[in-house]
Amino acid sequence: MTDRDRHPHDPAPSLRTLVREAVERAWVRAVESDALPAMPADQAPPEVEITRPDNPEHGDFASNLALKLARPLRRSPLAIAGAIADELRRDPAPDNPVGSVEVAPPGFLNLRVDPAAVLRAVDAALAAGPAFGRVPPMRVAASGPLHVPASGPRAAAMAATVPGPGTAAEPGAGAHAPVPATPPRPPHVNVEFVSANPTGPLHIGNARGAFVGDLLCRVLEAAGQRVTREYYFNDFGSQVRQLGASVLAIREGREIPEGGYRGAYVHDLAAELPEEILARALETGAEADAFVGRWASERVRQGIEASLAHLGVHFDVWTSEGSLYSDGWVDRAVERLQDGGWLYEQDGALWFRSTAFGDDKDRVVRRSNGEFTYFGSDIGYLLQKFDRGFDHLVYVWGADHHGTVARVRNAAQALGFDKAAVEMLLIAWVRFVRDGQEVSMSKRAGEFITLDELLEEIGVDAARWFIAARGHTSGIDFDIELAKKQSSENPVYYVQYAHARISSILRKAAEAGLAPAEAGLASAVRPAADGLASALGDDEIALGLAKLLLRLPEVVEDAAAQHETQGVTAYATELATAFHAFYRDRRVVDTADPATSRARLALVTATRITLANTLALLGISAPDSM
RNA sequence: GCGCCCGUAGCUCAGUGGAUAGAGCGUCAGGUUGCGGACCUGAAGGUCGUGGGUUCGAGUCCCGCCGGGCGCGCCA
Repeated sequence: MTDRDRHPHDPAPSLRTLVREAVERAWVRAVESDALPAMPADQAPPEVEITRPDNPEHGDFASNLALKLARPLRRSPLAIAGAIADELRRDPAPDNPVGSVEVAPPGFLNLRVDPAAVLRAVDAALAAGPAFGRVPPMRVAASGPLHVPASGPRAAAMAATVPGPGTAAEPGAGAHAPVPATPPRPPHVNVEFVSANPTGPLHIGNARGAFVGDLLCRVLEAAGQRVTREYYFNDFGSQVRQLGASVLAIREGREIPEGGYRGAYVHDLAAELPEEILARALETGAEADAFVGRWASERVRQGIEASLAHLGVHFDVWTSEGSLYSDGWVDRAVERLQDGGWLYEQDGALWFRSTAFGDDKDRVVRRSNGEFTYFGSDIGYLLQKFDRGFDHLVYVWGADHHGTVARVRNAAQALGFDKAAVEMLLIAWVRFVRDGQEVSMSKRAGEFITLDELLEEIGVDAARWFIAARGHTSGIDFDIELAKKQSSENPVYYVQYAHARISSILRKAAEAGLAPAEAGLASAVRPAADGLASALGDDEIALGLAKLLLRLPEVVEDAAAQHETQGVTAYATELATAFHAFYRDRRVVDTADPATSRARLALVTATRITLANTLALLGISAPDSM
């Protein structure tokens, strides 16, 4: 991508992306100028990786490209690195942020960012405000790692091996070819999560899935994707009938039947059941349980929606399993599988040939009694979702559902969709412990801690952080007493404190006449970029803070690519720490030196924007005082 | 038995095949007559469960073993 492809209002690419593009250009030019041999035609060129080295002596960015090229090019890594470094130093692109290049044994390229580029980027962050950190959609598929792009610098480096007429011979052909780095429209992703059946209130076991799903959505949105948040629920069948039977029994003063639901909420429902509904239910005779069940489950569903709203989780679409049948999706899906020859009958049941796609066994779609299985619903739902135009489906499931992953993805393939477009995120279990004893979360037995109760004990912000800071694959032991005790020392408050502290500084600055009063907070203090440079450009401490806040777009890219948010919480902590250190070492509000003060206020304002945007990515509040 | 996930500092957890394995909490020792002390500086603390293998390089990839969780229905 070159400068002219970018528009001022597009999400800005990360510094790392600009650096990678510069290294790719340098590699291409090194091949074109015969400083480096081209890739052997039978080998795929390696991805250009740009990393942030741990050791600051290694610069702001580093690349192992020369190490990876050593074998295929049959040259020493140091020689390759030297050739790329030479071209990098000659790069004429105006948006090249690389200020200096070093080659370090065994062959690393260590890159330093030009301070002027840092200040330009901070200025852009100030201008972007709440949009800072948003990045363009990734040029590689979100699923599947690193497919080889059909064109671009790497292809050019390969094409140079077979110099056909008018391809690589043309100077800069690779770097300046009109490569569509972003698809014509952003990918539209459906994320289905929570999806607990409305037979009882959400308990704290559901909280992890709710947070993980919502966090993923926020991250994908920041990475330029369109996201639909979807909740799938069952509004018919035996569970709902059992709920109705339980409510009815209580209302009529009978014993709750075997296998019924017993929580306090069931008694509440019985008390709230309107006379009119009760009367109509009894008129239906044998269907009374189901009738009451439908009423009760809708009532419960509304309660779930309210609980989720307290978590800051809102769904765009609620889909009932029943609608997949009444709208004909299951029938159409079955027909399509029939046509493809993926179904067969045996023992009176209808089976899907999942083994044809590597599954352990074939799976029943319709039972011999004529009823469809849950899997049957899944198949109809797949067709419905793809028909709605989604490019990618994500299912956030409990880890106990891992056995059903293969069959659903296989069914997608059999229906003619790309299996890679169907992805399951398996959320590991949360074990709830109180006084060393595991607390069971059984709705039927009525012993569980509800989500609403949990939030009274520890706030939403602390709970969100707790989940976001952990990988979704690792099991968590959640000790309720410990969590209450630790909520007051949750790192989330450390980050929020930094934000509140900056807000306070900006208020002070406004009082001192150094910043526009109301702006102090919302809009930015923006001295001209050269003003920033003269006041901050030679200050390593200020520059260090600036470079750190400019990492947010990279954090967003990584989180979206990996579907993980631990990097976001770690980054938030790191940025807060860096700010506290800056605050210790540099006086921000200083009427004796207004020029420096204004430049530092701009930097601190940019830090505040970055902290706020990072917290927003996590769905956590950014208070101005606390 | 077969399959999937997990095992990293006292605790809770990070760590896209790269350079000296990190953070928070806890512990210990320090720090403020200036913009918020819910802060800052430093220290101690690790055979990355274990044994092999792959390679220039392995906490990371492959195989075996040990320990923990989950799954293996014409249940949902």
